[in-house]
Amino acid sequence: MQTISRENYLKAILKLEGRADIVSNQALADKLETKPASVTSMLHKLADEGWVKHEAYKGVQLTGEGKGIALATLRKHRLWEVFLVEKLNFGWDVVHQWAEELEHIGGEELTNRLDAFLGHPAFDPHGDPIPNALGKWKDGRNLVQASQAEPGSVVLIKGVLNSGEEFLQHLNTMHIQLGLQLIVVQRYEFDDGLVLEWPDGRQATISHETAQNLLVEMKQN
Amino acid sequence: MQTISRENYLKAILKLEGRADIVSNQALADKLETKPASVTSMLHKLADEGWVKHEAYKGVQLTGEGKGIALATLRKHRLWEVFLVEKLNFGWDVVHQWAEELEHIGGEELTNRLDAFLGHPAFDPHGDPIPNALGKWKDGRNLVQASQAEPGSVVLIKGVLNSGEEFLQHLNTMHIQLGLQLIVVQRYEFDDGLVLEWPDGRQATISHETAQNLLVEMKQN
DNA sequence: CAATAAATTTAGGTGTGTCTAAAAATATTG
DNA sequence: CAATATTTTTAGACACACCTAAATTTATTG
Repeated sequence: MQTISRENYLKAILKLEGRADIVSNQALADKLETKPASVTSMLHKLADEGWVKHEAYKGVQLTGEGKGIALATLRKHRLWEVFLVEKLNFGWDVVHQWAEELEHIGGEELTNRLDAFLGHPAFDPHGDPIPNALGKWKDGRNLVQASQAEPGSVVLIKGVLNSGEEFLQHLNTMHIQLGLQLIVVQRYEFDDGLVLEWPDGRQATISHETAQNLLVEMKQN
Repeated sequence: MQTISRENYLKAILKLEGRADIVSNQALADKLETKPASVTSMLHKLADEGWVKHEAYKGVQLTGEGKGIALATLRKHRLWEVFLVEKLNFGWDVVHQWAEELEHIGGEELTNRLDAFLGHPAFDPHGDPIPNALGKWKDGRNLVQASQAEPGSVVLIKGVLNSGEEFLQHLNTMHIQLGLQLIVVQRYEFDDGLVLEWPDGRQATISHETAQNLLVEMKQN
């Protein structure tokens, strides 16, 4: 039996709060790959700790303290991902699971030292912003899904909406990576797929779904 | 309830095998701070996995596979300790507990990358040798307990026999650290305490117990 | 070598996070 | 707005590592 940590519950609630105002047990169960009954049970414990507010049948919300723990965990996760990629030279596709374990180790002091060692990175290897020691981040970037880019525009790859191993490996085979500059050559009518041009002049097509999961900065039009 | 991992059991058996040929449940229970009944129960599971040979009432022994896992875990533990001290600038007195958690993360690939990143260190921050990827180490050093050093001899601090936080912090207050060169000035008759002289000429006394837990290389006599 | 002491194992129980199935509450829809 | 569908909760079990206490085996000693 794979047991899910309290911190992972809090992190999942944090992420779901970003999208919908109320977080349902169903959504949590799906995200954490567990059963609604288990979610209910754990929410009671989190509420007892004062980390969430939970009203029966009404959904769940992080308290200030709960959000703090969730953000600290997210920070640790993303810092460790930077470590694994920048220092140990792993690919962005393989670091998530290790970071999922590393994020539970040590407290603020360890995290802050790691942060300093890494040079206070602002983004993780998937382009996600890293909260600072106070749980804040400033994301000055104005990113859009690649699927929104008009033909003729030049874009910079800055993030992904899907950090799953499978998707990232697909990007690897396409030679798509963070920082890459691409030209959107054409959009297909029938399936919304995009034809892209690489700096070396090579062209290739990505599906609409792939484009939806790619976050880009518009460089020029 | 603090649960003890299988790897920690194997590591503990490995260390106890170094001292006595048979490893008793009692010794394991003491080292792991648990109860003999819990040890018996876990030994059955380890035996089922094929990691130890356990004959009821007769003690336990690592199998080849078990020893491999124990050595790999020890390797990871010590490499992470090097990381925490060398890269994150923590003191040798605080890194053990974190390494105790870090050692369970990732497999060979992660460990080997960490090893390479750290420059293939041969010893951890407490002077303990780090097994290589094959579980071997060569310790060309000929270390003795500082308590054995004769007055007049010059010694180099190379290790400790007690890596507990308390003892290491005691060494910190005495300004004793790995690599330090000391002169053994005098031994007290009545309690076997040692008077040492630091490079700056300062002298201080350490107890016999402290000297027993300090491993030194004899530099000259 | 029998009596006693010590170590080990077994028996039975606890706490925690999970599960399935049934009951209860809320949402949806004809 | 009543019937139906969906979501959530409760009830009851299971797995796991732990515990205490009792039974068993091994070791020590007079």
